[in-house]
Amino acid sequence: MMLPVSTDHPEPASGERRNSATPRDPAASAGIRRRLLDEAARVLVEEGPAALSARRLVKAVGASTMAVYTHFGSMPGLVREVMREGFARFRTRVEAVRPALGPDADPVSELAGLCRVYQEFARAEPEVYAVLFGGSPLAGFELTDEDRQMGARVIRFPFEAILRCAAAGRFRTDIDAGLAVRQLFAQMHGLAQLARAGYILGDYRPDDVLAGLLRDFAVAAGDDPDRAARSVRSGLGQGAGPGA
Amino acid sequence: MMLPVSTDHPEPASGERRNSATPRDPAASAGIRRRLLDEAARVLVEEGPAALSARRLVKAVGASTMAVYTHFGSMPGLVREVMREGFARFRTRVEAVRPALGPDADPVSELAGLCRVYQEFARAEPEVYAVLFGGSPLAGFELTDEDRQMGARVIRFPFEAILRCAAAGRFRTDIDAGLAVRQLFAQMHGLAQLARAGYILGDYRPDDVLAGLLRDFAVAAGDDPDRAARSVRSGLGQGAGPGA
DNA sequence: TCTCTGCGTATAACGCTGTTATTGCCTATA
DNA sequence: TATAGGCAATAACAGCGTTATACGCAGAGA
Repeated sequence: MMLPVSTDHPEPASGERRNSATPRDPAASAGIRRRLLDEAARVLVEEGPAALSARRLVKAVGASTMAVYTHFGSMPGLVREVMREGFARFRTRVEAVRPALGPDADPVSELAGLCRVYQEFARAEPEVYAVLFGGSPLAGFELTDEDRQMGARVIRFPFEAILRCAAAGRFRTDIDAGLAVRQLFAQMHGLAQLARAGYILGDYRPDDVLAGLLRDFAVAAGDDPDRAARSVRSGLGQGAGPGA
Repeated sequence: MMLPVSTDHPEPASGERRNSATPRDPAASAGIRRRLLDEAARVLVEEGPAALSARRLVKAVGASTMAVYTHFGSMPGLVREVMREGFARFRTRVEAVRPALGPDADPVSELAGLCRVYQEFARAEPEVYAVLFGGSPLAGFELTDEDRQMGARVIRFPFEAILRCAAAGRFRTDIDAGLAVRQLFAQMHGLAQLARAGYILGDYRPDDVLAGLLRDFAVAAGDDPDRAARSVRSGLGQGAGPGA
């Protein structure tokens, strides 16, 4: 007795169970990793963080719980991979702003464009954004210092845009770009989080607040108020500006 | 058979178990609610959100899991109570700013003082703050619209401070105070969250960014740069200002 | 004083979670 | 062909929130 050898399956009649057509298809096997990641991203966007569980993912892709641990070590490890891919998408958006505008574009407008894609990403992938920048843990995963430094490195783009604004005579030439870019980062993050949490109430839309923040940022940095407003409107994209 | 009547306790020798000195002491019984809340707040601040569980709380206060459900309905219900008390502490801080300064105080300084207590609260109770304003769920609890409106109502204080700034000739008289206060809200929230998440890196401290944000806010609102800097320094408290 | 009604509680269980030790298959190597 | 090793399925463990059940005790009514 007690022979675990033939752990008789309760229902091996399930057809394509294991020893049927492709018992260990290499493509399907290697695809488990990919399928788990895709399913995790799908569940995250469609049903929220609370629905993300190992058992649910492995059931969806037809694997056992071990798949999570052989491929990712743990659930936080899987989430980490999802976050890495999400961050790659974020960086892609940010990096595409300046090439789309051309090297001679209005730098204040470029700054506004960077902030626009920032807000767009936060809106498009709120769960990923919340984990990456909001510090909200997900299935036990929390950011490491390395993650944070990677995330903080994208402020290089608005940093350089600020320098270009100063060089173009729009901003004060003695501006502390390092401080200013951190102020801008805080503003963008705060707006994104508040909008996501439903805290932008009353007769004001997040885009109104965004336009106001950017205009005031440029004005405080030394730009002419009217010119700043025009550049911001242009950078935020046609029709995205507030009524005024 | 099957008499669940005398479900013999495994170890009734535990002394003050039930039928000993105070079997149903009304004070202790009514105190279970309070003790659960205090223990929850303690665990939250000392060990973080991940350590907050019903079983752990009831064990700490010597009750059974049912205590959570008779007193709070559910774990989210208990967390809700913790959050309500946390928000009361936040409001107390905010409301104390103007009385401490007097009705004739520099309104820009008062605005800075409000932002200071905001940041202080976020730093003092990061977990509570993250749930209240960051939208980060805790043990299944999430903010309701009613909670958000209650939270958003405290922006009344900076709103009125902005109006006073305009009345005192420091800010433009045609300033859109509703928009401006939302911009300020976003800035304060973003800074608090970024600082908490460890995203204020490099040679800049959160207080530097705070001072910069407030000064720029006042300048964009129409205040004189030097005067704004002085008021902000004063409002942030002695010694809290940046080096420059 | 006795009885009854009802609230609050303890127990035990259900289904869920992440995680892991064990076992065995299958593939790729010597 | 024989062998070594990675990958996966099973089943289990501890913990989670939640709940049905039964019971003890307190206060109200007779």
